[in-house]
Amino acid sequence: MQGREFKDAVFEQFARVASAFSSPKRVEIVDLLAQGERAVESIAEATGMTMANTSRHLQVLRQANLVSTRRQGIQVWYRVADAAVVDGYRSLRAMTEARIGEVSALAEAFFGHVDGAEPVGIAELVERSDSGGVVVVDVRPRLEFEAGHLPGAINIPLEELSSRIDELDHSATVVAYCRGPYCVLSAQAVSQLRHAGLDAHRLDAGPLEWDAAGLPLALGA
Amino acid sequence: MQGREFKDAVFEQFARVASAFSSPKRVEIVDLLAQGERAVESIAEATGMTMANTSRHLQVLRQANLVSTRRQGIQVWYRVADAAVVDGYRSLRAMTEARIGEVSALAEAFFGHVDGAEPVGIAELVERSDSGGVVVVDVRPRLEFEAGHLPGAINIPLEELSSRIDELDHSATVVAYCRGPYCVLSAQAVSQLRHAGLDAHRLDAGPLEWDAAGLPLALGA
DNA sequence: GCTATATTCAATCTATTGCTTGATTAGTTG
DNA sequence: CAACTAATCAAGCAATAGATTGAATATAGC
Repeated sequence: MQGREFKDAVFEQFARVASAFSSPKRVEIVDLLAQGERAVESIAEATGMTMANTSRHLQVLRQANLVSTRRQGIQVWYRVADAAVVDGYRSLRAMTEARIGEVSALAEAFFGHVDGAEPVGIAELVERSDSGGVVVVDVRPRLEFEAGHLPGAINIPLEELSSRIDELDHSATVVAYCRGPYCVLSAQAVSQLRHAGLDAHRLDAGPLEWDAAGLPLALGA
Repeated sequence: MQGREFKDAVFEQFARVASAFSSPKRVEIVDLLAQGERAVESIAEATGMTMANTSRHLQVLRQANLVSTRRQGIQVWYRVADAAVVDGYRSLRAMTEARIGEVSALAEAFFGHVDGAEPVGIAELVERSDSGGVVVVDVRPRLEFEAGHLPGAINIPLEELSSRIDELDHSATVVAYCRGPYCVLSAQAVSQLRHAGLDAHRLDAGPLEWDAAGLPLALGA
C-alpha cells in the first residue's frame, strides 16, 4: 500500500463518521440518545419522522458505529455507542456555535420570544442554590430524568406541569431545564410558570453540560 | 416560530458544519491546515487534486466558516478559522478511532510494514529525552515547522533527509515525527534512517497531539 | 495597458442521499 | 398456531454533492 492509498483510506473513515452527523435528523437523534437510550418508536415520535425513515437513519448511525442496540422483547432500544460520541457531538456543537452566529441568534430570538426572561447559567445556578430559595425542575420525560439529572432537581415532565404546578413553592425562584441549551421544553415550561405568577427562569444547559462542567449527576428516581 | 421549526433550524446548522467534514478530501485539507496556513496551490499539490477542485472544496469549508483566508499578492492563503475547528477535527478522529477498528488496523498494517519498528508515544519520548541521547527530528516542510514544533526538535524536511543524514549523531536514538499519528512522512523517514544504520523510531503523534497533551510548542526557526 | 500566474466561477455529468410507500421479518400474546 | 406489534428492508423518485473541463477574474511586474 502506497502513502497516498493509506491516506485516502484513513481520511475516508473520518469522513464516513462525519457523514453520519451530516443530516439534521441524525444529529437530532444523537441529541436525544445523549440523554439516554430509547426505542425506535419513541425516537420516531420525538423527531416527527415515520418509523421507516427513523429506522433508516438509525441504520446509518449504527453503520458508523455511533450507536448500538439492545433488543428487549418486541422493541429495539438504541443508545450512543460510548462517551466519545457524546464528546464528538458536543464538539460539533461548539464548533457550530463559535462559527455560525446564526445558531445563537436563532436561540436568542426563539427563547427570548417564548419565555420572556433571561436564562440562567450553570455557575449562576450553583451560586443561587447555595444561598437557598431556589427550586430546580427537570421537565424531561421520566426515563431521561432517571438516566441522569441535576442533584436535588425534581422531575415534572412538561405535559404534567399544568396539573402539578401547585407542588411548587410559589415564593421560591424556579429554575427549569431540559436537554441542553437548544431544547425547547424548558422554555415552554418557564412560559407556563410565569403565566401562573411564579418567578421562573430557564437554565441555559442540560445534564450533559453539567457533566462537562465537572459537576456530579444523580441517577434514578 | 414553533418549537419544531426552531429545532429543525438549529440541527440544520449543526448538520451543515458536519457536512463540511463529510468528504475525505476536505478532512485531509483540514488536517493540513491544522499544521499551519497554506496557499491553494500548495494544498492542491499535497492532496493530489486539481486546482479547480481544491478551490471548490475550500469554498465549502469557508461557507461552513471552518477556514478563513488572507490574500498575499497573487496568492490566497487559507487557515483554520480558530482553535475550535482543530478541536473538532481531533474529536472526530477520536470518535473514529474508538469506533472503527479499521483505522487502527490500517495504521498498524501500513506503518508496521513501512518503518518496521515500534512507534514511540509522547510520554515515552519525554521520559527518554530527560535521560539524554535522543535526537528529535521534524520531517515536515519548513513552513509547518516554523508554525509550531516540539522544543529542541531539528527540522529536516523529508526530501532533504537523504542528503543531510550526516548531520545526525549516529550514536543517538533518533525520533522522527510529522503531522500526527496518521502522517506518512515520519514513517518514510524512519525507514530511510534505519537503512542507513541508525536507531530510528517514529513518534506516534504530531504538534497537535503534543499541544493537546498540555506540552509547550516552540515557534520560528 | 499587456502578459503571466493564482484562483475562482460556471456548466455538465455521474453518483449518492433522503424520503415515501408497501412488503417483510422477529418476537409476543392469546 | 394465528393475530398483533415493533422494526427493518426494498424499490423508486427527487434533490444534492463531487469531479472535470473550460472560461473568467484578480493581482504583479513589465
